[in-house]
Amino acid sequence: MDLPTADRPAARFDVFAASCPSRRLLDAIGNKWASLVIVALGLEGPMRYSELSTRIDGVSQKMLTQTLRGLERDGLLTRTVTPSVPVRVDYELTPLGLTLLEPMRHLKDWAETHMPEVDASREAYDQKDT
Amino acid sequence: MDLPTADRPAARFDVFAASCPSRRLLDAIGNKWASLVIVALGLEGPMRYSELSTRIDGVSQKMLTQTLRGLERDGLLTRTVTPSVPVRVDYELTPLGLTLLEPMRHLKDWAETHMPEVDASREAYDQKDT
DNA sequence: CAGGATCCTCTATGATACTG
DNA sequence: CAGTATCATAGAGGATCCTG
Repeated sequence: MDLPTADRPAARFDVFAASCPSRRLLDAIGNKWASLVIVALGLEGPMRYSELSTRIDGVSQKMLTQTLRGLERDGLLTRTVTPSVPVRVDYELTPLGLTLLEPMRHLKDWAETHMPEVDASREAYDQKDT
Repeated sequence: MDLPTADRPAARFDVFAASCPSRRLLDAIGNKWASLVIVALGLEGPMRYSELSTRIDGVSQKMLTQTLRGLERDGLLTRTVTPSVPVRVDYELTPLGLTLLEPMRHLKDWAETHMPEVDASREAYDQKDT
């Protein structure tokens, strides 16, 4: 691209700098809808808009659309329109999007393994203050 | 706060259900401040409040405190007060908090590896619409 | 030093109504 | 079916002042 050499040296990957790519990663997958979409498509392959809508419980139409557009922009999924009578739109993870599944799985594993501990800790913490 | 009796581990782990622990994981580490605190403490060991404040660029006092309390409640870090003349408070990851470092590293790796692709995709996407 | 308490401003998100 | 457009609002998050 056209990155000036200026922001290469000092910047590298400093998660603590506001300009770090890592921060933008959180924008991409840090919100629940985005991650849920990724996981849904990862687990079940291509899905239609309505399928995603049903599958991901609680998401509003606006948020779903907005999330999908964002992920498409990021190159994590593709949007395919089939101009049939009732329009049909399919969403599918790109190869890039698929690579996200791995790290996500690790997080998922962590959650499944340790959330009970977190819950216990929360209870204990809240107890003190009661 | 609308969980009546949903304390049970309940129906396995359906990420798509609103009650799934996975969703709460996002609350815990999905926001940037929390993840940055975890990473900071993970990389540099115990830190004082002021150190964290300086290290994590851009965080407000309110957010830092709020984040730290949340992580403490979740059992991911400990808060140790030393009642010296100017009070001294140290934050340190718990063993549980340390286990989070692994999955976080995977995410970090992904970001460092693929963010350029994401950036390229964004540029291309935005181009079309111009 | 390490916050607590306030006030205030956006932004994210939901609900609703309309359309190709 | 798969959105777009609009309106409305809770709450995240920042700025500021104060204290043990």
